[in-house]
Amino acid sequence: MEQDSAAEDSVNNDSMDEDENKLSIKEEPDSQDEKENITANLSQASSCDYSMSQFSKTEPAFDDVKVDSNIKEEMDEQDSDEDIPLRSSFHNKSRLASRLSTAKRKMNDSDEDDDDDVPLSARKKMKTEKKKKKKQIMSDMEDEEDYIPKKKKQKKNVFSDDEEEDYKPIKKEKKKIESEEEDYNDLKKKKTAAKKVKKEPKSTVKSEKSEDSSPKKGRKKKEEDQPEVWKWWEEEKKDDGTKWHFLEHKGPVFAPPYECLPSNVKFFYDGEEIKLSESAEEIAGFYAKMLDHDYTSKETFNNNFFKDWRKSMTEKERSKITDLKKCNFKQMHAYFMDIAEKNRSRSKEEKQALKEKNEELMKEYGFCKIDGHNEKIGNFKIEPPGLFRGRGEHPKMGKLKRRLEAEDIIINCSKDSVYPKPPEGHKWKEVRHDPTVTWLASWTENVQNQVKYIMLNPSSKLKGEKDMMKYETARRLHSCIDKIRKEYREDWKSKEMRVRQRAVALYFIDKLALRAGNEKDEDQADTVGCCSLRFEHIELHEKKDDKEYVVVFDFLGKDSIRYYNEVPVEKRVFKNLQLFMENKQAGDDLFDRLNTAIMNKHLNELMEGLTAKVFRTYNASWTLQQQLDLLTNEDDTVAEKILSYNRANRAVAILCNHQRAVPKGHQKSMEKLKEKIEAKKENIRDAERQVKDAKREANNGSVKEKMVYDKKKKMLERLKDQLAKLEIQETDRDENKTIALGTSKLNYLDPRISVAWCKKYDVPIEKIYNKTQRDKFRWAIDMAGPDYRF
DNA sequence: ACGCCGACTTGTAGAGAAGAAG
DNA sequence: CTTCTTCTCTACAAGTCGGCGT
Repeated sequence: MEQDSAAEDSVNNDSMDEDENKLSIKEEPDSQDEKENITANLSQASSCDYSMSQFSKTEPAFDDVKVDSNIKEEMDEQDSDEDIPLRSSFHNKSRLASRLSTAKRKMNDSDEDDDDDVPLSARKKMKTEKKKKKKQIMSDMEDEEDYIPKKKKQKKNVFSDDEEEDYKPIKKEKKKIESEEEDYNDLKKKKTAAKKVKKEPKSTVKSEKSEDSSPKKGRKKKEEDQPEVWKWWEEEKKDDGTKWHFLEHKGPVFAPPYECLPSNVKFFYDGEEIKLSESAEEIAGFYAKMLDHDYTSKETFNNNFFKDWRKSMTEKERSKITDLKKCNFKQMHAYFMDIAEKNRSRSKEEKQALKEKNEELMKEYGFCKIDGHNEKIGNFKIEPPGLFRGRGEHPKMGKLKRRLEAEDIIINCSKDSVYPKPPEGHKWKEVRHDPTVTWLASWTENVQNQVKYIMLNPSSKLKGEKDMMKYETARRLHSCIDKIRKEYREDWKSKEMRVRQRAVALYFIDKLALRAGNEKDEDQADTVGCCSLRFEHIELHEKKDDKEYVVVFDFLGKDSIRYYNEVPVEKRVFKNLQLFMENKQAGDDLFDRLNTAIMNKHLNELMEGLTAKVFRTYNASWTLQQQLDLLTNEDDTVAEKILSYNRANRAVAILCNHQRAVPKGHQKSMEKLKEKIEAKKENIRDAERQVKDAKREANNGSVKEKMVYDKKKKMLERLKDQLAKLEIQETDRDENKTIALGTSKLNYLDPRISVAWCKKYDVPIEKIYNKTQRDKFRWAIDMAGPDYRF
């Protein structure tokens, strides 16, 4: 069959490029073998392993296809980046200029595919320019705007214990607190109980949906009793667009007011001591705290900070302080470090007191009432002011994140609830009653102008329900994935450029679990996903390390994390990519007829509720299940089973490219570990000698010596065990140094798979999920039996 | 049909707590 | 007990995606 398809190739080959350019592609189905090929690939693709290394075999070679020399240069340039750090800006430079050129060319060139739709990038360009202008104007205006100093707050000696006072002091409504005390104790007890009793009973004894929204005294301390959790997943679901009928909460907790520095902490400008005004001092403090962070060595960060800082200054300060380099924050920095140190070395009592205070705050503000149940809130504290820390090369890093007041906050709650009270002398921006959204409070953050929310904890019904639906959608995808895969394979041959691009992009999304890749503004870090891939992000190799048709991806994805992958692809994909890259240069969109809206619209037609990200969920969960089936051994010890689970988890994390920075001191701790292993080996050698000696003596008879011999032998075994453990630890840690398992566990793996696995193989669920995770996945824990299949 | 924005999910860093080792 | 390591949890940035207004 290989021969046949090769034959087909050779027939088409000479003219193929041109053919495809004109997109006058033969309609008739490809040869039988190709079909077989497809099915083979399909079955392999769906058969499980999506982890990087195991991509389907490629088809036979065909003649060289010329690659633009431009392209080659481009590629060579980027070849040298083996050592690019996790987060990097290496793609940034050419972007703007080239985008411009793209657009120009795109607009002038009414090129090959007149029959096709208009390239999106041309329009994109124009819009970008317009936007830029608008942004410029806006930021100009903003610059002129005077900074209005916030009103003074009472000053305190900052060295006092009050420093520790967390957020807004709680008004002592003694009675109330007491009346709830009991309840609270229950909660606390539960907490400790959960900690101590490692083997929680699996299914919690629920308080038969007792409709007491505010739990009363009657509730006695059964440890399993979880007042804030009920079996919502057994309730009938109503789907009328409303998310709740009754919602009541206490409102957000504000950041504590600013306290001035003690007078012995000084600030110098150009060698001269300057007493800063309060507002300027506060912001200087934000910077001083970060002095030993990498951020402060970045130009963008410094510029943005300095600009915003000057806005907060008085006229006099502003005229004096004109150069950040002449600022000396050393004393301030030392002061903050000192405080941090003191905080770290707090006594037990202090820590305890602090903890209690926090718990009280949590108790008061951390819960809300929603449709007859108490639910935990996710983030009930308003974000404190500070300097914006964008990831990667963010153009706005270092800008001041304003302090928020009640006047900035919109409250969402039931009309018939007790509204939260704004702090003394303040008013909410608005109180609304919108049951179609799930947030309790929101505000607009000033750096990026984005809305931020206060929402429920993942353990809540609202979140859990959504989470479950997500996995249900992914499972639905499972039932039609074969059809979809077949379809996009067909589409690689389509006459229409946009269909081909869509099909190839979908292939990447499916196979590599790439993100969709929305367009981004100019004032955000330059990162991409599948649909926004640009010319410079992939390289094509006919042959690489004895693999054929290799595509090398190298780009910065979400959070500016580098995605690097060498993927052998099918011939058709490869040829299509060559086609897409023709007449393009760095900065041009690879898929110029495609964006996420188009992709998702198409996907939705294939299956209701299907979007690009479902593929990530689907492939992650599917991989986990496959890997677990593959790796788990019935007779293994629990520890070994857990190792298998972690391996499966790791496979998923690799698929999803969940990386982390190498932990600080990884190198060092590795060395230490190695030393330890060496020492252990030495010990073992020593012990072996001793055993030998002992044996000799034991042979001479006496009982005592025999005992000594036995002892020594046991010792030796123990040592060997320890060594083995250390070595496992070593490899494990090294493999894990750049891989983050948490994200996939939390967001991509259907918890029911894990739960089922635990139940089937008798692994306690606590070994897999910690307390928070168990809370979040309670629905799955209660719901899935050992036979659950994704 | 497009571009903007609101709502919600996903993602990492880093602080602090807990656990292990010395 | 102290110190170093690992685990847990929070904070908040940065994605996805749908809907709405133009």
